[in-house]
Amino acid sequence: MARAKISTNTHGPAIRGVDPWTPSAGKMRQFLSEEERARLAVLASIVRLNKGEEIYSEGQRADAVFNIITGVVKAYKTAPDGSEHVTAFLFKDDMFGLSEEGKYTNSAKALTPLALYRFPVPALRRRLAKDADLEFHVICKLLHELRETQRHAFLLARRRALSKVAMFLQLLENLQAGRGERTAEIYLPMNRSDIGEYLGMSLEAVSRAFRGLTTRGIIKSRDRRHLKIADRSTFDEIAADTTNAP
Amino acid sequence: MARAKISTNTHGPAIRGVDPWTPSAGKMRQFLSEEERARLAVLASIVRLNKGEEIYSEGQRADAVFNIITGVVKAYKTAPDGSEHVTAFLFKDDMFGLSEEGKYTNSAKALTPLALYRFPVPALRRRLAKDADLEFHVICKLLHELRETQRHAFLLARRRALSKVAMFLQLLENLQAGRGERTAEIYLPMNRSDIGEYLGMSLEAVSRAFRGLTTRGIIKSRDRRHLKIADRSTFDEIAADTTNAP
DNA sequence: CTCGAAGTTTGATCTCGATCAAATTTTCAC
DNA sequence: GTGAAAATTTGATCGAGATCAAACTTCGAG
Repeated sequence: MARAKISTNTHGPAIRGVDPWTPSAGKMRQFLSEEERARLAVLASIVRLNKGEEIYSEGQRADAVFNIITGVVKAYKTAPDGSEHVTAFLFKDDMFGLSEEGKYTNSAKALTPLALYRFPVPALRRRLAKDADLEFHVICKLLHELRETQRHAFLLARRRALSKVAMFLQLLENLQAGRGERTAEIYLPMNRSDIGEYLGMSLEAVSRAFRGLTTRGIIKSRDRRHLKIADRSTFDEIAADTTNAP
Repeated sequence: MARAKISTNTHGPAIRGVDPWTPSAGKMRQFLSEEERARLAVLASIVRLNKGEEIYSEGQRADAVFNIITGVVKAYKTAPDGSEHVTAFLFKDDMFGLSEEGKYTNSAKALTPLALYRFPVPALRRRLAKDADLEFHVICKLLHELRETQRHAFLLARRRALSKVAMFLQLLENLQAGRGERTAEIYLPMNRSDIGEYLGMSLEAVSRAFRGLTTRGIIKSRDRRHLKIADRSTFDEIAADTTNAP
């Protein structure tokens, strides 16, 4: 039986574990109930994609919404001059592809082999219209996604390269911790170029930032995609830094 | 009679004129119907504030959502080191203050004298729960806000100061045009410092960017708060630029 | 396993914008 | 209207990071 956790996430990472928008609600419902999931799962088909494959691209007719079963997705926009801006990295249980006006507002591509639920929009809409409870949850997820996107903007406003990268690593760490992945290591499914496009800096600068953090003993990397925080306090300090001068 | 257009906008500018999330809907409904507005207006009280007054601040219990009748609002976060990051400028008909977990996730302050509708959250929630139609509209507005916040992130990723400022002016222009304000002039209700905090650059750099655009004959300013685009094509070119080198 | 392509690191140079500082203009309270 | 405070402009210095270039490493197809 398909189990589709709903998390409407077009661009911001991590929609899991959203708290409903209400102080008065008794127990927080972190996810949809099993029953709610079941009601949605019947609408979905399952899609598999290879690493590097495009899921949809900007401007295309948005006829489906997706939910990640396994794998990592990159959401991005391409500028007229060909440069890419990564708007979000999306992980297990994230939902993406919700759009206004029936057009996707960004492109999405598989960073790893991928398994997805695919929800045709019309069916999903009909279901939501009939189900106020479900719809309310969607609102909560959207609010959460909004916060994530704001965090991204906040991150971009950081000035120093080290601070940007440290903050990005914090973000990944929280994401992985939040999903109860037990390793103390942070896993980077994306390459330096993607990170640079997400952080608004060159890939060389990303590389140098990693080296900077390493030589100062703040992080230890096992290989290019696995690292851990060695000096938490200076790490947090750097991530929180907003200055530009030494 | 109070007329509250719904536009749920916690941080991103401009929620007016949102297209419902559906390709199949016949006529796009740009706003709530009069009847829908009336249903909401009965829940609201009206608040007036002076320029510079704080509407709410980060972490406070979020017991109300606001909708701007007249005036301009700045939404911002304050870092531990005291620096401010402006997350959005909000205008007439924008709604803000929606939050998860019952806490405001940013502060909001009046940039001009302000008149607001104030909706107590519990009443609004009850109303939304009973009104799937209304709730669906809220989703659409949230989607739109998401796009705006993404645009902000995109803007922050720009490298050159001129490009950031030009893009910001485009944004304001679209906003004002979208609301059918007839002047060919762009109005800047915020000061250089606010702009800098929104664009992730120093206020001096903002000032120099304005001068740069002026001396090159790309914009003409009547005074510090009113300007128009004199050379549209180079203006657009600069706004779209993503490079950093000459 | 081998080879070529893609991704990453490292180096050198140079520019833009942050910062510090100070002059000037605008705003607002009285 | 006047003066103090706030906002803006302008100037000068300096460093972080973009860009160009090239070496090195990893990955994957065959």
